[in-house]
Amino acid sequence: MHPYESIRTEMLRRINDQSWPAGFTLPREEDLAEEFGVARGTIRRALASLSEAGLIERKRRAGTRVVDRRGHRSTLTIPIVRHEIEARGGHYGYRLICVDEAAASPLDKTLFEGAPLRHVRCLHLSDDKPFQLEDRLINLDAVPDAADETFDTVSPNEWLVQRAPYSFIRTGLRAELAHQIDQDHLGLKAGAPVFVIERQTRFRDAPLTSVRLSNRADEFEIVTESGDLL
Amino acid sequence: MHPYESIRTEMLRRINDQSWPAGFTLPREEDLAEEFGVARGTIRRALASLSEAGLIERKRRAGTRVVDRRGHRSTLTIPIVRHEIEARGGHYGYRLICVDEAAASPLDKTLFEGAPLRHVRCLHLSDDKPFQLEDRLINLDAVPDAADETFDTVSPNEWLVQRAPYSFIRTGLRAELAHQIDQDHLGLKAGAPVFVIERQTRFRDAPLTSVRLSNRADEFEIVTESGDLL
DNA sequence: AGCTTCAATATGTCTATACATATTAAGAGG
DNA sequence: CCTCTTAATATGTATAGACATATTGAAGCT
Repeated sequence: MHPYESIRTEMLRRINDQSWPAGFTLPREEDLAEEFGVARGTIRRALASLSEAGLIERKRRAGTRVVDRRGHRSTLTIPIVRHEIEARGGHYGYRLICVDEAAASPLDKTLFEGAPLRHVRCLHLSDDKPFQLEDRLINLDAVPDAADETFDTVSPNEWLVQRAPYSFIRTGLRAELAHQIDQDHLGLKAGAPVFVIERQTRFRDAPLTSVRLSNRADEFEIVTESGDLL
Repeated sequence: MHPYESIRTEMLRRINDQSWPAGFTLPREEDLAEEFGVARGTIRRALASLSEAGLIERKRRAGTRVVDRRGHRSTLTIPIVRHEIEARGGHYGYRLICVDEAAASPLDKTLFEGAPLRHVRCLHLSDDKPFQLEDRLINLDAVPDAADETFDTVSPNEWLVQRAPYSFIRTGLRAELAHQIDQDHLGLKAGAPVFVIERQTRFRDAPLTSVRLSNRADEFEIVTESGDLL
């Protein structure tokens, strides 16, 4: 165990047993360095780790404070569907439903600031059974290549991840009752639940794409495990 | 802009335009340091940042490789319900439904390795309307204090976050049709969807608690925004 | 009071050097 | 051909000193 790790463990102990309660401002790095008998860099390494984990907040001049914990944090990865399906040992299938020049809703118009859009709807299958329905708008100003792509063999999901770097994502997760379109393409009865992922990505303030991914609730779950410090 | 930031930006550029394609092994830190005309520490700072973001993977002796991106990563925080409700400007209410000595299902028995359990079921309300149903098992071996707590004013959610540090969490997110119990307490009709969060926490390999949080789908959404680097 | 100015301060960054350690690849021995 | 040992190597950690910079809180001015 490295010095910075045992120091971090000791700090964790102090936070957990309230020696350093929520809101408490800890000593300066130099003082901590003296207390633990190490260089400032080592203290910083320990603090950086706690800061990463969201347990403390650091601000210049103001110092380092213990965060008032408001919940559980975890890093979740929303995979490309194909990898998701193949990871489960399923056979991946893709079917394009339609591509058109997007009759954008007023909401989408605002989001994309009136830019020309491409609308793609397609289906991802696992062992030839419908798994996820993808309904996507792409900003042609930001991704002009998308105008020439047919998307009849490659899903826009994969096509975009390969091609268009993003700098900002907003993801929303919801439970919904299957829309008519979900029922049609996912093979669901009226009243079946779907797990919906909605995502918008931007690149330097230019909206790139907006997508609604609906999944059969009976076959879909997002799982995230986080083995924290300690 | 600090040196390590512009170096990181340049590295990002190389990754995005495939100068450093997925799977590519980048030069050693020392060589990069020479190329960019900085100390190794500065290069490490830039690489650490990219590693955090999940864009590269580093292994001793093996070197640093560009990750084959398999999806979008984001950090999501599942808040304590009360804070969630109050943040939306709602009035938080709490109602205990029952506490008992847990007739654990076989599944739970396995999970908790036969430890003595406490079962708590309660309801979180927003403006006096049911918002989230909490159904929880607590390991009394790991959290003995829970045996004496009545939970009639404090929710186990909050009680535990204050008291019991954890070292490992597993979270699952699903869409489901409301169970009978969800219907009863959340005031839903048969066939309504619910958003279910399931979570298990451990502390040093001792299972602490397992909880099922079911939310009215029409009022619940998990949102995460991540303004990446660049 | 309200506003601006300014210095004090704690964190942030950078450098340079040394040593530690996981992991791989090559070589020795069976 | 296979296993074990061993050395090479790239990343990881620690140190010490210097400078940068956001913020705060106090002093001075209108």
